[in-house]
Amino acid sequence: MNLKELSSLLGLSQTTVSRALNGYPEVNEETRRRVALAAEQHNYRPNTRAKGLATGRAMAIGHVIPMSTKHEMVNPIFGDFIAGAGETYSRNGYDMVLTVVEDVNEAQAYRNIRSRHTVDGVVVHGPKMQDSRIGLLHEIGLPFVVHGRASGIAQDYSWLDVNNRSAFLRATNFLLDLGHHRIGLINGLEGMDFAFRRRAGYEEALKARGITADPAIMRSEEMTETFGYRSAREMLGSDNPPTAFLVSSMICALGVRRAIEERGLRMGRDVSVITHDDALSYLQNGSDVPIFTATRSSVREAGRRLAEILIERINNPDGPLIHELLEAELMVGQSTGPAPRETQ
Amino acid sequence: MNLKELSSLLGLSQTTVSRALNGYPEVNEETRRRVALAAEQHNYRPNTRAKGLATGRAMAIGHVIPMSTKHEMVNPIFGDFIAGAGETYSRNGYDMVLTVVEDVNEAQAYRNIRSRHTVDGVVVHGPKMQDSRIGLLHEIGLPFVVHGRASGIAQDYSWLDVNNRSAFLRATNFLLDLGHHRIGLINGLEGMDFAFRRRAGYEEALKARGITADPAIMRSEEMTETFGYRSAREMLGSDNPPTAFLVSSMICALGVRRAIEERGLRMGRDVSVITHDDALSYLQNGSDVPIFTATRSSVREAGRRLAEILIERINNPDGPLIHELLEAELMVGQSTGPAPRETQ
DNA sequence: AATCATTTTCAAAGCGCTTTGGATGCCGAT
DNA sequence: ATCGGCATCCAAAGCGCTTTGAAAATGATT
Repeated sequence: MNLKELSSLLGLSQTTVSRALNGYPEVNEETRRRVALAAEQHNYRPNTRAKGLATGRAMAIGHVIPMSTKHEMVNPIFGDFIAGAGETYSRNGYDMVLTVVEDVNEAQAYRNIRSRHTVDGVVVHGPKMQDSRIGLLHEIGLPFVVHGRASGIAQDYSWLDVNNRSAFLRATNFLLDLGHHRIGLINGLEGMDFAFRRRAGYEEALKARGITADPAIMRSEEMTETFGYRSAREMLGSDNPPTAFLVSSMICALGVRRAIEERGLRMGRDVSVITHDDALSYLQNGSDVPIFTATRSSVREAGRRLAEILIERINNPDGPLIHELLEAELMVGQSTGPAPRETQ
Repeated sequence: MNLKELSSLLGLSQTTVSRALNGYPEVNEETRRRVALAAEQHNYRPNTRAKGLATGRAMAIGHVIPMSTKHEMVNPIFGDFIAGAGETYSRNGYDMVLTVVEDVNEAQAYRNIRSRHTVDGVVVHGPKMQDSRIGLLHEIGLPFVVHGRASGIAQDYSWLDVNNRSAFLRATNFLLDLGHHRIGLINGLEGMDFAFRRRAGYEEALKARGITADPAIMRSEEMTETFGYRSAREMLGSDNPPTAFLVSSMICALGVRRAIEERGLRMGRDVSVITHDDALSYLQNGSDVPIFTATRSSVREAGRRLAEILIERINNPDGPLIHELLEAELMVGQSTGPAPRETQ
């Protein structure tokens, strides 16, 4: 059923039917009702492509997912982010189109998207420091919002980010207050902006208490269970092991816990752990009392909100840029406690 | 840059340019080169919507993600599946469009997709027993392939599935051979077809050795870490605790391990665990020797292959239906060992 | 009854592409 | 000189929608 058929069925012109359906004022309310009813009955929906062609709007938003051939990691937060953003899209009549692309071709992918007119805007995921995508998107004139920020970019742009620095600063202080002096940092890949900021917060807190960060107990890698396990295991086995860990993701933290327990230690008593928790739906931090003390910020909620911002930008491209900094909650769980006495 | 501009720039008709670019034979090779070069230089890409409108093909494939308002779980395998499917799509010039929808509106979402002509086909995720989507998609005539199968559907349809029954049958036998008689099952939600088949495999293996499955040590829920933890904890605390667990996902298994260790037991020595492992990129089962003995099947690879099947179906809708049953590997890791002596 | 303003409807153009059904020119064959 | 065949190109229609500019119908005003 297309517009032509529907309108001839109603004995009306396409113009009128189209207007009736799109809520234009210059159509009799009685007619509008008739049209709406018929559309409903025949399950009429305008052809997306035709509509897009006529209006110049795709009513779709793009997400480019770079996929490295080397380290084949799919971002575990991706599912939840998408779920959140998807809710907003649905509510506003937008589709979400994903493009999986080898990371070397990422720039070309954005250019394609732009010239093929498939989407009205894009979300930039996982910004790195000096991220080149921001300049590119500006250049080709594709509306976008960044999930996170990119340090070292002069240009201004819209973003939504968690205050990673402040979260890790507070977490570090929390551990320091508990008497921990030697705190291991198990962080995401350096080069990722969020990892950089978290480290900055960590170092800042240490420095404020006159402690210099020790590279021997700082690691930076892709955040897998294995990485958490290995890092913690190594550090705990060293001469001067940390009494606490600050970890960048729940998955890593699971590995850290494994290493702790493997050594016959008890998390929360012998070794404290604070992790960042993205509040992933399939990886809840316990049910009532959190397992891990955590800096918590829902990535799903971020997706929801970021999608709103992007839609706002699309509707009003010349409007002001939007910046939103979410504070993570510091939730106390069972994985932290006072530092053990010096003699252990 | 659109076709009109490009062709007038070249002093050719739109027809010729279009044909040159799409590899039609009736165009001089010399001209074709000129056209290709100009297109390249001006970064010309045909407008997706216009092309789609003209050809009647969207060059896009849909994934409908139902989102329950009650249990807000995002499927953790989703990211990896999408990554795999996305690779295939990219290679074949397809876009991927996701629709997040409240589960009560799922049927309507498929109808929308169909009548709006946004995609050429869809992937059906997480089939339940008696899944109603299959009948619906048949009815509205939208090409589709199911990731998994739906027991109790008479109609035939294309699918790609892991042999869940056989995987869990083998895993159960493996445990039985190690002397375990009391094996707990920590399964996904009943109603999900895969969970049903896994239980069937488990029960079949037990039955073959004259053991009747004991509902007291069988659980079925959404597969979270917490669910694994709770289930294992309860069972281990009972009068007649299992000596081994068969678990439906790695994430659950992490919870099971936590419960085991919390009791001061050692996984692999005191209690054995086999889990299904979807080979998620962010949740690798150890690096060299697997942590968990596991029935393993890459969901990413499944995505890749399933996308191929769907594209094949779209290109040849009247071709034969395709069924592919992948066997999971049974990988021996550190989480299994002989059953402890009766007296413990 | 004639005029004007307002409401309601419509025909047709246009969005950017593909594709049908010719044109045009060139060649060798008649 | 004429014709058929072939290679190469083109004008125009059509995909299903929105939107412009104009016409028809209605109601209000004199």
